Amino acid sequence: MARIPQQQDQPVTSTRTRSVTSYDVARESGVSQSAVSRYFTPGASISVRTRAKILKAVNALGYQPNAIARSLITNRSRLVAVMLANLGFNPDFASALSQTLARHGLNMLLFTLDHDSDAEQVIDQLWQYRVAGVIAAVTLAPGHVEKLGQRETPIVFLNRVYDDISVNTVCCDHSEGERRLVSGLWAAGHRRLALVAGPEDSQVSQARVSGAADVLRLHGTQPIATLHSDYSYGGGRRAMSDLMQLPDRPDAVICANDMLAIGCIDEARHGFGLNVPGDVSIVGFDGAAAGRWASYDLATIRQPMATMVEAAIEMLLARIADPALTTEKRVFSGELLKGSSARLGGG
Amino acid sequence: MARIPQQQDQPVTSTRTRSVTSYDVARESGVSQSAVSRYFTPGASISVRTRAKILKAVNALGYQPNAIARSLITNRSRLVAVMLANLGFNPDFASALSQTLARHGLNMLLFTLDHDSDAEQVIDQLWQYRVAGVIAAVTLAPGHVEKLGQRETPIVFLNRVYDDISVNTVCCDHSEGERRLVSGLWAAGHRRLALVAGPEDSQVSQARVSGAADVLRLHGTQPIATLHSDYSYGGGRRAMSDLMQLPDRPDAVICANDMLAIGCIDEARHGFGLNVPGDVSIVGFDGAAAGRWASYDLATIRQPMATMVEAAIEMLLARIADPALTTEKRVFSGELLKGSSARLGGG
DNA sequence: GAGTGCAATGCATTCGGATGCAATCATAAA
DNA sequence: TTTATGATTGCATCCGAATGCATTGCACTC
Repeated sequence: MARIPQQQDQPVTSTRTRSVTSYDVARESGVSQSAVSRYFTPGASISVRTRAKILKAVNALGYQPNAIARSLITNRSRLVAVMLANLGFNPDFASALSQTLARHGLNMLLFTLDHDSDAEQVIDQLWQYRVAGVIAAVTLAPGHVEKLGQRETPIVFLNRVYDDISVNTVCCDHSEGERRLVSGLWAAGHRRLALVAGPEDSQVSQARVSGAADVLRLHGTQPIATLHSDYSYGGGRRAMSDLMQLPDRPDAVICANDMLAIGCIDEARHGFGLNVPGDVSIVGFDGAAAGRWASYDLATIRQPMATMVEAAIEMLLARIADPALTTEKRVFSGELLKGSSARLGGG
Repeated sequence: MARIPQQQDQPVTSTRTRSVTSYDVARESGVSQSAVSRYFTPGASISVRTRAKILKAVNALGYQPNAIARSLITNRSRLVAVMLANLGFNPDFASALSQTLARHGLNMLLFTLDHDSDAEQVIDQLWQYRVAGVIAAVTLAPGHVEKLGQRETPIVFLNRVYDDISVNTVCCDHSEGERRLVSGLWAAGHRRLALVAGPEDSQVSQARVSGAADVLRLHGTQPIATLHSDYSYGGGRRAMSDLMQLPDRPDAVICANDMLAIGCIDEARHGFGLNVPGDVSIVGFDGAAAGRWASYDLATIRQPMATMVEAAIEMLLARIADPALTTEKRVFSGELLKGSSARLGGG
């Protein structure tokens, strides 16, 4: 076939290749468009003969069903929206979610939010795509959750808990984990414990801090200081620096996450020339990869991330399959990692 | 209005709330559906009066245009597919891409690939969604690039270069950056330099390594050893350990990225009790956040990530607007960070 | 007042696959 | 051979917004 030279002054956009549709496949294989559709619908009634004819045509033409047309008619896509906080963007979660969703044949629409104000907009956007569900590792206002509910969009929260509304949640037992850490510190003889919390409105931070406070209360005491910070390395360094200005320096610092703890360790060592854990014990929470590095070897609680992600997606799939399902909370225990950044006693 | 109690045994799915459509808005505001559509089409011809009426109805009904129906007719969505390598998943890039895309009114469909074999599948998937474009921070086989081209899906590569096919690329000048680093090492008197490269098939690694080799060749010498590793902390530690078994230990180690360099530093210090940079200088490449931590203070090249991401998206948008545009490569220089993990001399 | 040009508007159609329904077919039972 | 039963199949319609085209409305000119 001779190649007709394209005229350069014609708009190229208008010459767009028409994509192969189910009608093309139907024509090619001598069946109806419905049959082609059924070929791609699991569980639809279709004979082996027809199936074979369609398969042949599909391969010959390189047909790919148009997900958009499908979504239009079914009013649901195969997209799952993932909402992550921009600060404290947890790459491990993002990566694990992407892979696990892919394994289940779902695609991931990623939204990172800065403020609560973004949430409104993001919720509108994901509604526009008729996402099959939402996995949220951010705190949403109850109004926002309700909005999703009205639109019958299943949602599963990661590491968020709501007392007043019933939602699906997969969570690490922050409070319990923190209690184990702090009990260990206490058993090792630490008595002047300081807390470096996350942002004031962070649920996760609150849960962890309250776990720590519980243990101290049990022993008839309380933290000698509680600072708030963002979940960052720099925040950790500043917090540690502030703690070191106290007349009565802490002998242990309990951080709301690993990043803060790493900042604290560096500030203690490089800012104040202290020995960790000789002069001060430092513990974190999360099980971040960097915490395992030899320079830190952080004592922390490792969240069972892969398990949590898997559970969240399972839960979401169940809700997608049957939106009438009752809500459920699944709480997983973390694993205590006895790193050398803290002296831990007891069991 | 009285609430009619829902019967529990009725399938909830069938009672799905019908979503508000442009027809509803049209009826409510007394105009045609076309007008409503034009209201949401930038640059469409529509009077102020009509605009006001529609706006009122939109607010009253809480209307959101259905992105799926729009995509079906326009044959293009507002989704941009982002392809990242699963190993060496760069969270900074992911986060920056998500935010920058959002600023441009685009949504991000995230794909993480393990092997080249995943690419085929991913390309089919993103085609199903008729994505507006692709940003790829992975190496694709030329055949895959061609497939995207046939489907007229614009693609911009991040940190990948192709010699034989013409594609849009935004790239950090790896070779030039590495040359600066290695020149600095040479000027400081290092003569026994070892290379810790990334995976053999990593383009980025190759570019960096070749930059280093160039400088050494200029001085009439060559690396005393070149090891390959994955882009991981553990890989860095193993590589350093191997290097230390050499009869003639290196006095400087050049790593293909920061994560490897961090692993090397830790192995040198904690595995062999060496002083860095006293006994051995170690340099990385990337400008990863962890490299800036006080425990490492890595000498490295910082890629201008935000700039690169912005440029990539700009380029993509331009191609979306006019697919006939010629391809372009944009190469940005990195910034030399003179951390204390290496003795660097010269300018 | 007729004529010109342009903005605004609505009609009708289109995108591509899913699905209810009725028709058809194959198979087994009577 | 006839009938019953269930599996296949195709027809027609639907999803919701975009857009070419024709029409209408308006402002302005001669």
